[in-house]
Amino acid sequence: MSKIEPSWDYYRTFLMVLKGGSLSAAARELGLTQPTVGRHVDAMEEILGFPLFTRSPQGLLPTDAARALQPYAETLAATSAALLRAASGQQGTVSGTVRISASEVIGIEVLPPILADLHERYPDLTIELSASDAIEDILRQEADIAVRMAVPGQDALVALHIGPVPLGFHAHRRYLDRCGMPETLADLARHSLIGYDHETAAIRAIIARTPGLPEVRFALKADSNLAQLAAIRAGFGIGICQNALAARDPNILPVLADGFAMKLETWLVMHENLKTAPRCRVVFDALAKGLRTYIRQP
Amino acid sequence: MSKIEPSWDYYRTFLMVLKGGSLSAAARELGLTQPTVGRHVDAMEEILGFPLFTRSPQGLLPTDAARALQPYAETLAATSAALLRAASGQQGTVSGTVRISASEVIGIEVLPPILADLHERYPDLTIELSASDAIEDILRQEADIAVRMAVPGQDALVALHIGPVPLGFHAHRRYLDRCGMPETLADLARHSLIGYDHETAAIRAIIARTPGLPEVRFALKADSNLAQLAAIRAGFGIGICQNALAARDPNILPVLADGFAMKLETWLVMHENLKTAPRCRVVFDALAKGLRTYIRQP
DNA sequence: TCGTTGCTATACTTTTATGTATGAGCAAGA
DNA sequence: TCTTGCTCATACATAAAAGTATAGCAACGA
Repeated sequence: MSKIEPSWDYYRTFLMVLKGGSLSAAARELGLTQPTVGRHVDAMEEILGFPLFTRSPQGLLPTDAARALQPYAETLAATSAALLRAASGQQGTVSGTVRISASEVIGIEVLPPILADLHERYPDLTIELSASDAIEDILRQEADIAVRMAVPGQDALVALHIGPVPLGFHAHRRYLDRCGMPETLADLARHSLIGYDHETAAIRAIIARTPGLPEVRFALKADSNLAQLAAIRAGFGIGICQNALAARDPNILPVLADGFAMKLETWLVMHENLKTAPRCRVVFDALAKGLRTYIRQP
Repeated sequence: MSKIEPSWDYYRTFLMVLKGGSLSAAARELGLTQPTVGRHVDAMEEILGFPLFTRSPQGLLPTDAARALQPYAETLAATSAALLRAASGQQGTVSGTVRISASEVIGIEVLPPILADLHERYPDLTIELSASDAIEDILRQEADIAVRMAVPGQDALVALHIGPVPLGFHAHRRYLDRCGMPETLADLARHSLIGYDHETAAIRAIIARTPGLPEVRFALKADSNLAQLAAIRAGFGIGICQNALAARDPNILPVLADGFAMKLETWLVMHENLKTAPRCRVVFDALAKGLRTYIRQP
């Protein structure tokens, strides 16, 4: 009966072995050596009383038990990262690291100038930008601040409604010169359409809200909204993108602007614990101002 | 510029120093020695770059920065405890530890027979019962399963509605023989009343829902519902308690049962991650069955 | 088939962390 | 005033963890 609690460092090592797939990979990642990592795993198995991995010359295969423990280890890693970010901003001045989570399109097309301006005003601020459509959990503080396109749950969160981001069909002038401008939704069926590869919950919601959308076959399927935007810009065909992004390029023209309109409600979300942290307040305010300016433009 | 991440063990030590108030107390708690704990704190301060405590011969006083980091350390501690509980149930059979959070009254008056029966059926199961009116966060997995008297938020939780627990005024026969049985709500003003010390959100909600409640002065104030119950049983006066608890003692009689009725909606809550864990399923089902039986009795 | 490259496991050495013992400072109580 | 009990800090010895080097095994490609 081993009643000794394992070293918390074992959890970190355990997680890296899970993610790296081998003792050696985890050792490289952690700045340790392979025997040390192996010893950590051995010790953890000894204390828990069951094996975590099946060893092989190709690496370590996690057992079901190890997989069951992975989410806990992930939470530990996220929390200690959040602790370090919080510590980075404890110097009184606006300094330290703030991690922002946003969608690919927002993170790459919209945020950079806002962040550049912000960094000019606060040079001691380090920004971690996670531009990914995989949502990071604000409650678990995987990120400090998130730009969300859905109404956030109201648990221990500071949520600010930014407003609607208007979307619409767009195409490059070159494409429209070649293939003509559709007049009705039904016309779309005769065009090169750029769309999604897999139906997500967000997409199903859009389809449900939009009557008269014809049964279409996409000529280009991409789950990445960024790739869809790039395809529109390259003149591949007609696709949906944010109006404000399209308007930046005079050669990108709206298509069926009257017959089809959509908007994405945008929220800025922050963990309640952080609302007194100067580094987060500053970023939150800058994002709110920048995003509001962005959605107001034609 | 120290880019080394601190040992996660430092966070555990840091938290114990915060809670214990001294290096020595933390050392005792952790099974380490005072110099070791001091070295951990020194190392952490060195890496973070700012002091966490001001030393004195009476102990260590946390700085504001240390206090800002405390919630993160608490989360780490709660998560690693949850990890260990999860690990304790990975042996295939129903075994390991399950932590239950419930109010004082439920935890002490209602749960024990349910848990005794459960433990008879599953002797390898260890139950941690946190009988406290301070709610433990299920999302953060401070507890595995909770009995809640409020509608739970719906984020990543398994919530089962148990039903209403009826409440009412009660008093001991001895008291009523001496002071008479009140006939109306207004009569209560002339009696020895047992009530709360501080207004909580739950109490304010009850007051708002109950018109005609006279302005009363309590003869005994106790925030602990358990203490109120004990006072009722001791014949101190008239107080509110769960009808089913009062009915256990033939000498405890309902007062104004017609004029005043209240119920507490009861829920059983579990983290979604745990719904496949056998040890938690078993406890969850047993609690659901036992609590439903409890609220159905006269 | 043979060499290369990845992996783990083990023996050995060195470094690092921990424990032990002790001194000094402060506060409360006889 | 002088204990007693608590604290933290320091010096030193020891135990524990890390790194180093190497051997063995499986897979891949020439």
